[in-house]
Amino acid sequence: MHKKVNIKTIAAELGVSPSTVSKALKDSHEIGVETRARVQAFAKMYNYKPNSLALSLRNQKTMVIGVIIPQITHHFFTRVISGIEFVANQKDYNLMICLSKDEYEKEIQNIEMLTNGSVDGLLISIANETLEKGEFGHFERLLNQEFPIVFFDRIPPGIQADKVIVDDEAGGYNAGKLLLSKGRKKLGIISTPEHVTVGVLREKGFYRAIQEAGVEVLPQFNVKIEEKFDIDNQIDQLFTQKEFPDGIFAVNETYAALAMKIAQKRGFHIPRDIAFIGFTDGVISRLTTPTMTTIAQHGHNMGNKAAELVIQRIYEQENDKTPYQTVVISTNIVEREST
Amino acid sequence: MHKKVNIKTIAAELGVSPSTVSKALKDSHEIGVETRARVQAFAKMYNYKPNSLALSLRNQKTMVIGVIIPQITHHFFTRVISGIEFVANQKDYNLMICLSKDEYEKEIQNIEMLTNGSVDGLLISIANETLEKGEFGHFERLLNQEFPIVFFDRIPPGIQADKVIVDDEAGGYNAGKLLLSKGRKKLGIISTPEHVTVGVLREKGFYRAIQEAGVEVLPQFNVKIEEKFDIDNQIDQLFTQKEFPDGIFAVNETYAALAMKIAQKRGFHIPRDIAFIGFTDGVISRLTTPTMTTIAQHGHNMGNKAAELVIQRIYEQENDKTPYQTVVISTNIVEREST
DNA sequence: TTTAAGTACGAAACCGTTTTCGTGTTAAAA
DNA sequence: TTTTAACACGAAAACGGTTTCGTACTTAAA
Repeated sequence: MHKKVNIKTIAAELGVSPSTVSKALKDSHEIGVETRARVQAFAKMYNYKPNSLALSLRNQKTMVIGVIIPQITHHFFTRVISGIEFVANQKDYNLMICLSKDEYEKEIQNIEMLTNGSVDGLLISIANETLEKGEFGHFERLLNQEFPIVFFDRIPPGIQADKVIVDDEAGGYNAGKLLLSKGRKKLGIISTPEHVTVGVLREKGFYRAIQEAGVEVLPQFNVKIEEKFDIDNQIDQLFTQKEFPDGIFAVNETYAALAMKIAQKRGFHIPRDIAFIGFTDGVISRLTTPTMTTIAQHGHNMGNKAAELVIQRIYEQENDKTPYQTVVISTNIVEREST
Repeated sequence: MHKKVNIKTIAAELGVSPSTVSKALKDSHEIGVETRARVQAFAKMYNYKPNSLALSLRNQKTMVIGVIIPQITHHFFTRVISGIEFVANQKDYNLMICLSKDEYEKEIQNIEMLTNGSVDGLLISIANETLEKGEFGHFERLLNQEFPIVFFDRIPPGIQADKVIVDDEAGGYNAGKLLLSKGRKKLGIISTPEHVTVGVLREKGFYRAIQEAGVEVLPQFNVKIEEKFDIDNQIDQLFTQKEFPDGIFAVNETYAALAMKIAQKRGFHIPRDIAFIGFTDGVISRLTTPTMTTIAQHGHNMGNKAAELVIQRIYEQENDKTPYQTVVISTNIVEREST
């Protein structure tokens, strides 16, 4: 690769010192107008751009925000990222995106890599494996150092920090209320294992709505999907017993879409026999048949907020720190044909 | 933020020189065993990690690969990224992902930012606006500098460079053949405007299959979607005329899913009245009703190949350069219910 | 006793910038 | 004619590491 021009080569070429070049490029009037013009013309001609590593090292800031997400193929996270990017971009920050693949070890590696000077702040959505283990020492170390860090969506329970979350409990509650308002009485839920905090919260809200209405969910109408086993089979159990639900809430879009297909295959009509409601703001819900009612999550907003928070932390002075904040992104119901 | 320990602070604390610390940390036997042990213990205790900016500046390599994609919310690109990440990770590279938002200006900004020392190589899928304009000077400058750069999916036409592409033409051809093999004679296509190279190629392959069979596509059965107008209306035109097609190929998954819904709303049965085939490897096709036959693109493979190519270029010596390569990722048909 | 070879460490340069602090020259003021 | 100020520029340190080259000291061989 051909070497790029740098300040030294320009200086040598023009017979001046590096300091002069540096100043001339910033149009400092410490330097004579003629020299300034020569340097600037030369720089433009050779398309000089300052080396950002050197700048970062010198200025002790990189203008980069690190983002660690579990999976990039999850549509929700890409929405969040585009929200982060939107705000970061406005404030001249760039993004360094890393994937933990839901693994504890990779998450630690990513954090170590990013916090060795590469980024000014960090945005994290925690890996499932970390959540399962319940080990958050790697986060606590950073928080003690007062490294700017904001958690979003999947947050560490019981740890003081800046957080941006979806109001999952309220979303689940509203989903339950909606089904009830449609006259559904035999409700079912497709959920996730314990350690997935967002799933648990959505389920909790759903049960709150139901208990308020004095209705009960039969144990066999509560399916907790284990992704390592066949998902279709697990869902199918909802429709193969003597009784079947007439309204189903799934804690994410994919489970809801799958459940709709399986129900239809079993001969049920949607929404006449069974109503369905999903959770997320993905691309799937408006393309299913019938189209799916969902609790919209507004991932883009979440990204905006998270980026704003972390940038605020980065600019904060050592002396006046504001206390940790938790921003809640509210959901709303998008009603379509499935209810 | 509390300052992190660095080599200097360790040196001062232990009463040795920075060089000694540096060597001790690498277990150089230039340093006495006792000193080595003291330094290493101290470093471990204070969780010392070398500053990566300093390392990059010194070593003239960052171990980072830049990736520029038009949109992160496109599922295909996330598959490619996860493929890139897989290979990069194995070879100790990290990713810096930037979004051009399909804008020419942002693409240029991203490139300038990334090539000022931040990354060792670049992976690019070109913005639509750039493709429309046909201005590739910013790429050519980099190529002339022999900066390691690999284009994927959306490539600059007529420019010598390393490229990884999907065999779009063959995919379109196979889609056409499949519809014909199902006895369909009145074929339609939902495509994209001229400048979207991948759409054009898929269309070209489709027409080749059709011409080989001696069939013709009526002009009104060729819809080129303009995203700035209402997409549903544009698609609907296929089903509101005297004649209607009995087999439709859409150059992406979303258009195909939309078209299926619209056709069903118009009372057509799929696949009896009309067969549908889409293009991509997204999450939608197995969740539509009926499930959708598609040409699978294998974005993950594309990411693998692109990463391998660029890393190969990075390691390449100044003297023995290999000629530019174009890797073609072949597609395959995934047949589902819509045909 | 002198010389040679290890051993254990430090000084300094370098990567590409910025910035502070001189310093030599010229022109204006005293 | 001397002092002062303005002007135009350069030297050097700093950011946080690595690495080459010395060098002082010890020990073994001549």
